[in-house]
Amino acid sequence: MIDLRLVRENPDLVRASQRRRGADESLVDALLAADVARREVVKRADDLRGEQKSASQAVKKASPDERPAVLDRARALAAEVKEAEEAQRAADATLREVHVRIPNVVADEVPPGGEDDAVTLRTVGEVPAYDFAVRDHIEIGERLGAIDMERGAKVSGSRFYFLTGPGALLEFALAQLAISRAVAAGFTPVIAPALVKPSAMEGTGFLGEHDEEVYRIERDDLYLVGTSEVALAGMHQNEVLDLSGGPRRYAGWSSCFRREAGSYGKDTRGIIRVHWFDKVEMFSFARPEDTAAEHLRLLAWEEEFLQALELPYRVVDIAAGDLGTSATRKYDIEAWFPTQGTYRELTSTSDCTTFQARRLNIRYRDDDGKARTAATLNGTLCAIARTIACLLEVHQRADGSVHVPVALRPWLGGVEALTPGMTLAAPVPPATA
RNA sequence: GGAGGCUUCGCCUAGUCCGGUCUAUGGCGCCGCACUGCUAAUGCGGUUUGGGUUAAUCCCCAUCCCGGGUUCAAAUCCCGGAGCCUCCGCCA
Repeated sequence: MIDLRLVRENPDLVRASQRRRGADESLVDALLAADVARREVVKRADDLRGEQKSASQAVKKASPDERPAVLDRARALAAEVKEAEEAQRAADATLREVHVRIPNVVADEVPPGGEDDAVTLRTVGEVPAYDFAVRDHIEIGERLGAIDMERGAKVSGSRFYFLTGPGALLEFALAQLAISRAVAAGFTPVIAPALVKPSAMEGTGFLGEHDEEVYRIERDDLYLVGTSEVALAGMHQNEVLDLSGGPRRYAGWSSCFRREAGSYGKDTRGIIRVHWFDKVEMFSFARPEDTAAEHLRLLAWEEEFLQALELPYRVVDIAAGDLGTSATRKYDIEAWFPTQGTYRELTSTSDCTTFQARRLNIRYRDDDGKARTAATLNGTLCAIARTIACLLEVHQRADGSVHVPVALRPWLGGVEALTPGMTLAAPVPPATA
């Protein structure tokens, strides 16, 4: 939810933001009208309640003679209050309905345009040249005994997979590398629930436009999260945080579930787009004035992680029309996929300012000791399945083996490469001095 | 799945049986002031959150886990729900 005060004081700013997103500008006026209407009925209801309150005090003090008349008046007022409260409820609901439909206000620096208008900020790493016919990650994964799509489909349907042998170890290696780097950077590691209540899902904005993307457990009124962002944001719902020492950072590991309802025919091969994968997600609670800097920090950690994996990538600044509902700004990192001859999204980081925290009622104490709405940011550290796909493709060799980045070796028994037919020794972490 | 207990303004707590000066008690913590060479101690005052109104203060309304209901009037009575705890059953 955006700040109502901002809409009252500077509606043009919000209108402009709507325009840049290609969203409905008239919502702003609908919101203003609903706000005025609500304040009117609130005032009427408050006043009536006040009158009724004194009338009901008078009942007690009234002499036996006066009593019937006083009681009549109190009864009449009670009826009016009831009616006014109903009007208030209706006005509140109308306001909220419009309010939640307006996405976060777009940051000034965001590039104009839509999906195809992202601006590449930088390209890092050499796109490798191969002197042999490159194989895609499925072919490589099958030869290594790392990925089994067929049996995934047999057990769970399309867009499901098994990670086996080196594939399974690779999953743990990536998770370990991601978490240990995050912990070293000061993040609190978290294993987050993958099933959440509707309030957490709503609060993070996933039930609006993403409703179709979300798995719902009807019977128990729970949702499967599409990202641990949902649980991490919900973790501090209705709390006042101490942010005096700087942002509070979590690195959450969880499984993620996505229906992929609108993506028939897209990425049907392999584990690039699947219904379930595991992910390590960074999440920050920050003071509103610190979010732009924090956003760049999250981006930097994402870049360092990909560099550790020796993957070539580019950083793109997402255009206004392609921003998520909660984001004021978003950077994606796209890594090189040789078989596709292009860069594909591997991570994404969004600055949500106070948009999520307002709905989730997450606050902090400012220097005056006043509780104010906090800001939230999120960023992918490692979306494991897709990262495995990228690693296998980029680091493949002519003989079907795959180079293992140095940073991952400690968790893969120290091997330099994954080779078809090899048996990996149990990974042993290096002794720490 | 079954039985019972609990939930009050940061924390602890009085109040709930028997509805109305509850405009919620006291302690701790915190903030301010006074006293003091400094600290401590002590004294006095302040200290839920949200909404409305205002230039600002004042003031008004709501808020005793949540949602309904009864009543002129609900922390208090009734119904439904959530969370926590204990015991039983089942279980990785």
